[in-house]
Amino acid sequence: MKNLYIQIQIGPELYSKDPNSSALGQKIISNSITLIHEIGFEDFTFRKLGKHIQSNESSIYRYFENKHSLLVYLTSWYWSWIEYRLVFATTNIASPTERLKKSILIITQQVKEDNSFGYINEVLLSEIIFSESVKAYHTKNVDEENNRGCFMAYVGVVQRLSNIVLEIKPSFKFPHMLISTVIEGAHQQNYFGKHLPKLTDKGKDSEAITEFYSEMVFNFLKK
Amino acid sequence: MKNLYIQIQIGPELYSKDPNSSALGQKIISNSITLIHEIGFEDFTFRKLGKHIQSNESSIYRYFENKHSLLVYLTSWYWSWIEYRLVFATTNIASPTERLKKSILIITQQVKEDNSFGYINEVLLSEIIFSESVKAYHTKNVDEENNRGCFMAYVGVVQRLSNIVLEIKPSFKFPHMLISTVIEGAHQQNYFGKHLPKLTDKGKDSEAITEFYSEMVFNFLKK
Amino acid sequence: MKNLYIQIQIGPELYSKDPNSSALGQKIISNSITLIHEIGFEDFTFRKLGKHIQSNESSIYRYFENKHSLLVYLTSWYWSWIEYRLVFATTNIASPTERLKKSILIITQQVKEDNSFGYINEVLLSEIIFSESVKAYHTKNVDEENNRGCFMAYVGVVQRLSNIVLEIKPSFKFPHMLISTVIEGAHQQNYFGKHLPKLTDKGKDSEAITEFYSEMVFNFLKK
Amino acid sequence: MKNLYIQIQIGPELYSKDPNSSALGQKIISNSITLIHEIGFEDFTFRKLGKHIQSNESSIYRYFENKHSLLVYLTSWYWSWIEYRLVFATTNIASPTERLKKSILIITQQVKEDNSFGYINEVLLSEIIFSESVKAYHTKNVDEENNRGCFMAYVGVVQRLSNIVLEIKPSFKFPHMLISTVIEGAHQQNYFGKHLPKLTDKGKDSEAITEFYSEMVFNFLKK
DNA sequence: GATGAATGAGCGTTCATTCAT
DNA sequence: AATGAATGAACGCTCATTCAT
Repeated sequence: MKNLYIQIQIGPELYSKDPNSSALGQKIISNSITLIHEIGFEDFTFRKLGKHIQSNESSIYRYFENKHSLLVYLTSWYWSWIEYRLVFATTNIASPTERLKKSILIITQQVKEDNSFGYINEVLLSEIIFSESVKAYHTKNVDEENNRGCFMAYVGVVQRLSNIVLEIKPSFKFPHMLISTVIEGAHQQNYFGKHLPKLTDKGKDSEAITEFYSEMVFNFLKK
Repeated sequence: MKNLYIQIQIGPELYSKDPNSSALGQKIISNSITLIHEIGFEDFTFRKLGKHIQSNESSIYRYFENKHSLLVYLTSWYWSWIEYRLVFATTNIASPTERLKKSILIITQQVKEDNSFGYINEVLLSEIIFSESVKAYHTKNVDEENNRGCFMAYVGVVQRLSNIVLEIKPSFKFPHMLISTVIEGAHQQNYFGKHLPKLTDKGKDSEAITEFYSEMVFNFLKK
Repeated sequence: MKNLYIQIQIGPELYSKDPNSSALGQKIISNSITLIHEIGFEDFTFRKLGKHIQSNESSIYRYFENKHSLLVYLTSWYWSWIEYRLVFATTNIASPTERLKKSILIITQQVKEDNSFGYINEVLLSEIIFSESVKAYHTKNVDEENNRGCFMAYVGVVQRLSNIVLEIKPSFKFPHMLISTVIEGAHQQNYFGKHLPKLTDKGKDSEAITEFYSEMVFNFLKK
Repeated sequence: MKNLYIQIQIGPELYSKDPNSSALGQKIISNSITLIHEIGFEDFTFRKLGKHIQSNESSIYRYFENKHSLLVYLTSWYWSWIEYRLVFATTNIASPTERLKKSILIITQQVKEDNSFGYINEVLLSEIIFSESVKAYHTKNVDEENNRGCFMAYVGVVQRLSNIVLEIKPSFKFPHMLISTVIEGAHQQNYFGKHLPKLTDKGKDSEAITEFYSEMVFNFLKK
């Protein structure tokens, strides 16, 4: 995937000034990932990020209105990147079952290697998404942000996989529910595995999670 | 269920001073529910709660260390209450399948009537749990709180239903994963139905959610 | 006037917590007067006042919402105090002309001695009023504050003197205009005398100002 | 008055770079008027003005040191323009009384039609002057600005009318006081009429204001 | 035990300004 | 000459918390 000179495109509804358009902007993104990963989103502030990148917090405000917008940006980047990987992994494969299987693997597993899409550490980002992304849309102004299109990347992934589901079983009534249950479920089972093991099975073995959700999906769609 | 004089028991790891032990404590609980429901957990503060109940915020600190502990208390109360309802709904039913079916109904549906367990409005509490409870354990100190037993009520419910699952299919490898996926999934699908409809199916019809998860579970366990 | 144990009453629309009710509150008032006098209202901030009184600015917010409310409080105190002096100076005087004459003296002259109404330095306060009070009601939310009764003390003084005017000449059409012109005019002529001498006559001689406005009023009302 | 190709001359003490010398400068002036009128001088900032004219705030700093200088510039423009109108309205009139009468009308009434002196909306400007100009010289550095000649236009108008006053009554001791009282009084009575009606008479009727100050002046000068 | 008063620390934000282009 | 990017400093404000009563 390296050296492909492909860039994840992020729409202007997700920032005040495109962080991709300047060195400072890129620094903000890459360091926000390491900092959120380190101290958690609750304790993360623009002031701390400013110190971290040796820059004044006021500069960060040029790029993002507040830390929440930044989180939404990161999740959006993540889903655009996932979509790209899904496309890549499923082209030229005729069987929808096969395509769905490969897709489930991608959405249920945390990223293990950093292919370093430019300045973004995908491993850390993926960990943030798995444990913090839920906060990106559990807020009082979800509706307004949703209307502005802030969650389109996520919706796009769900839609893409729902379409494969319908290829396999056109009569299925709950394709979106199925896919979003898998995605959110996988995130949480991973988190439970690390922090609340009694809510899941077999500890940290993340392949079990993929196995579980794969079976779940195909049990549903079979026959 | 009214007039049964049953009380939900909450362990001392969940408060500094038992809110159930005084009029002020009960006021704190019942008003925190209405206030969190109204303005959301992010904007909720002890200062606002203090004003709301005409009391000084410092008094609230006697009962809870911070607003997060209060949220954990509320979720714990909720799960203890759910456990109580599960017991009630499944006693004297021989068939584990039947018991699981009834249980799934209870854990996937939001509460519609307030049976007014004393001073707690269960309808509002259930809405808070469905949309905010995720924040109770997505924090940097989950581990410490988990060790202190703060999430035992939730774990207890998951365990109880896992046991029923194993009654039905003793060889099943992922009973906890299955149950916690259903619970968390149902919470989120409800939330998506209200705020991010493209991530779910058929809008606000919450019976569809129960139907979906019921089918999901029994597809898994059949044969 | 000393030792009379009279207290200027200020209504609750003018503060969040009554500054008169605590030592800190009184410190806030007395030091805000010296500080505003020293550095001007524009440069005056709660942070600076906090440092000045060796206290945290957050404590000041308990008493006043913002620095503007504090200025409004000070003007209100001033006008209540002026009213008190007017009553004192005019009781038992039969002739309305005489009463008006004495009143004009009070409203056109800056205070020269501090009779020290408790913790308030009237000399400095009077200087603040003469040069800064105009900012108390030249704001975007005058209307709302006026509806809340924030300017009642000032209005009361104008009304009281207007009544004397009407005693002298019942047919006079512009009593309020006349009085408020005298008050505001005297404030500004004093200010001009110090800072923009070409807009006034004879420099700093403040008796000239009283003489001018006295003549102006009685020219108007005569015959 | 249109098409007369007369230009108000503003001295270099009032700007860093002459706003009249470039398109951007003119845009700054004309838009600052509409913006101050809209949001008030307190909330007005160069950043907002920059956005308003689609230009960077740093460009505005080329023309004016700060927002205060800009306000002083506007007031100066206003008074130069008033002087021009006074000259125009009083030439070829022999009677000083007649000249004073016409002058009082000009200085006490708000402008109602925009004769559009180039890019300046005189109606809005006049409203700004009536309600905000007081802030132009109630600052800690009046003296320095006054020495630099920033208020010469205003002083010129007061002087011109004082001269007429002395033509009528050479022995009069307070000509400047009289004129500046009329000007400032008329500004404030207009403001009171809109926002603090209890400090004036008969509401919004601005002719009453002219009538009042006319009478006031001639009562003073008669005999 | 409950309260009120006071505080320190820090957050989000904005402003005026500088620097490089 | 005009602009855009970035900055430092401060502001207004609120939060969680402590202390004294």
